[in-house]
Amino acid sequence: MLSRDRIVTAAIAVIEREGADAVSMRRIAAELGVGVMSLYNHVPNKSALLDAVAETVLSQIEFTDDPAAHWTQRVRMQARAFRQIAHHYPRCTMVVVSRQLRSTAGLLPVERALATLRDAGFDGREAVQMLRVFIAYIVGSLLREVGVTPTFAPVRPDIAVAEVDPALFPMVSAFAPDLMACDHEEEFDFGLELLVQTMAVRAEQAAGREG
Amino acid sequence: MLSRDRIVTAAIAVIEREGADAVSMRRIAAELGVGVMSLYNHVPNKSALLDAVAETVLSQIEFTDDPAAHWTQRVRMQARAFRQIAHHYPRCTMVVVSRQLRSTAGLLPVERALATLRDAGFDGREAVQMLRVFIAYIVGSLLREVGVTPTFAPVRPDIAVAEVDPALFPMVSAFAPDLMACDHEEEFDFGLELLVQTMAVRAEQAAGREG
DNA sequence: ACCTGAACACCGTTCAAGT
DNA sequence: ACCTGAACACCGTTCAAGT
Repeated sequence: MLSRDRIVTAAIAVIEREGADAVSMRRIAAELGVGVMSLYNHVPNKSALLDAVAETVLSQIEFTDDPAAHWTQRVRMQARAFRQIAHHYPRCTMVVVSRQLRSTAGLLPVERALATLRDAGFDGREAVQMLRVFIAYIVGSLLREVGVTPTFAPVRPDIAVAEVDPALFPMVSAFAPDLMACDHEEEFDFGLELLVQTMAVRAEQAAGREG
Repeated sequence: MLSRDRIVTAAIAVIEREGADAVSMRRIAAELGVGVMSLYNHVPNKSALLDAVAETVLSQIEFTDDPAAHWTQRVRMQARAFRQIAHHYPRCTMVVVSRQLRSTAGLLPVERALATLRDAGFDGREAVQMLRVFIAYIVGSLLREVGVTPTFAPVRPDIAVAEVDPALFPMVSAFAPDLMACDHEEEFDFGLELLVQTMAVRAEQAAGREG
């Protein structure tokens, strides 16, 4: 028996196996052994199906940050929880970050983050600004991690020797080893720490202003 | 007379007018008044054409930072120069950031940024890490600005009243006005300043270590 | 060297017909 | 209520035929 859930699950499976560009209504129908048009009894169109994919992946994020912990630690935990998407569903990541969800699954992470930033002592405007900085950083980092965006490694992994002209690009050539290697967790945590620490400085200033 | 340049220009025009999803070889050919297959005399395939689109847009970035200026100011200027893409070619932005270019146009911004970060006193490893943080932030910010990624405004602009349940999402509801309004330049500069300032602290530490 | 139409294997979605 | 095949208007790309 066909159902919305089975369709969404099949869509995620196809995306993870063959990529978000390869996914199609016909491909998903084949995966389920049904005719294409059967899908339309449970999902209005492809766009809504991709929304459902994003929603399902988002709702599986496990936020484990302790409400009693210091807010800086909670921000770190929330950011890392979000990054789990890139681990569990790398090829769905672009779909997740590019769908404009106004559902519970979409707004819950925002709600949590805003609450944490309010705890830090920011007013509404500041909290929203900080949230946007974090989201931008996280989205940018995840897209690099899943290969949507380049790492700027000057050579392709399938090519043995460096191709970049050292005369034209002295820096890129000199730092080729550092550009080639990209430990995604390490790079993510580095920037996260940078952001959390400046944010802590700002929070103190905000608290000082308020008295 | 058809040419690679004319094809790329037409592709950019179509993308800006109708969106990156709507662009097709057939659509571009129609735009130029030629048969689809004529394009293939100048461009090997659609993927290569999109690479050329990214390259053309990237090469139009005007880096105007003064080499004599303080490195923090140069970082700011370079980041803002990159953001101009979102202004001039909003609907090409996703194409630009998602193409893995190893050409001059693709590597020049990286080369400039690394040189600036070296001037700041970072070693190769640190410079690459800082570069990645900046790129992630910029990419994330640009995708928000051009509408690929959500702003998390709790209501749609075409709907007059807030739809979010204040009981479920007290923060999102309370800060709805701040979430609705998003001055992209202001938000971008806010996070940029945050990053530049922590980076300056790190640079001092790096300089201190070195002697 | 450059342009082209026909053809192939794909898309998403509508509609009318089945159960 | 749910499934479905035919049909329509699209894709990117190959190939053989033109100039």
